[in-house]
Amino acid sequence: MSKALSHPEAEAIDLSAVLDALRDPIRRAIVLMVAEQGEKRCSSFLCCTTKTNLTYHVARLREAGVVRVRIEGPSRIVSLRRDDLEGRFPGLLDAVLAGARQDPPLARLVEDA
Amino acid sequence: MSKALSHPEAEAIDLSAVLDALRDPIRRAIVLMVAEQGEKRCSSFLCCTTKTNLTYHVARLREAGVVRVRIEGPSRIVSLRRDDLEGRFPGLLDAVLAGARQDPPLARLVEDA
DNA sequence: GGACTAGTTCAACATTCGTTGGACTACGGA
DNA sequence: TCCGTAGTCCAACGAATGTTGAACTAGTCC
Repeated sequence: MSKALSHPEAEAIDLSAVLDALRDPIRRAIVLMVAEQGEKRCSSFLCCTTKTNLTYHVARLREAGVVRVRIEGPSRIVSLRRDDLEGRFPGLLDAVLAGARQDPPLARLVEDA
Repeated sequence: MSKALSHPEAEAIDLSAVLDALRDPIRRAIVLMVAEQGEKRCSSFLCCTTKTNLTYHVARLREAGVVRVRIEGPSRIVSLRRDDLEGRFPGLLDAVLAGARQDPPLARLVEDA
């Protein structure tokens, strides 16, 4: 186990930060993929953007408390903090995910992955 | 000045734009006030920030499709597009409003107004 | 008309955001 | 140990964001 990545506590998840994280289509695509297909490696999202940029977006989702990232060998495994979000902002995640599914280009991105 | 301010059609309301609009605490305070107390004049929100800045934030809410602004004499009346939002992104607005109510400084701002 | 109220517009500015390329570290297998 | 894979870090850059003050317009009331 190398170093642990920092995540906000469930109670410390901030609404501004969550909305900010979910506002970006790339980040919403990542969240939607993880929501539909379960936890995934960072490299699964390379369809959306470049490696460097992915690090940036995943970090934003992690720092906002939307996803959890754990290190497994050479990979980072991204999972959704569904219960933490539901506990703090009931209905919010599902509403955003439903909205994201309505977005054709975004939904196509998720299918292709 | 022309009588009609531009608003997106209900079907054209974009998720990124809505999340973007609701991400800012000042804008969330405005939305919460209108949600709790019904339609209000722009000047009602002067507790939150300056006149100029208010014009900016109200315009962002309007352009995102979150609020409707109509001109009544010398005033602008701001109202929430609750049904349009609910139709497009069910549950989203209520989840955000519930989250906003949990935020003590923001809730206090709304009470004082 | 003149004063008053309500809000807009404009230019300026600092800050943050999203993106990129290149160099870098960490892990696992041959 | 060298190699390929997985991802990070850093510096840079343009674009968007949030804020401000001063000047402006538009409507109301005397």
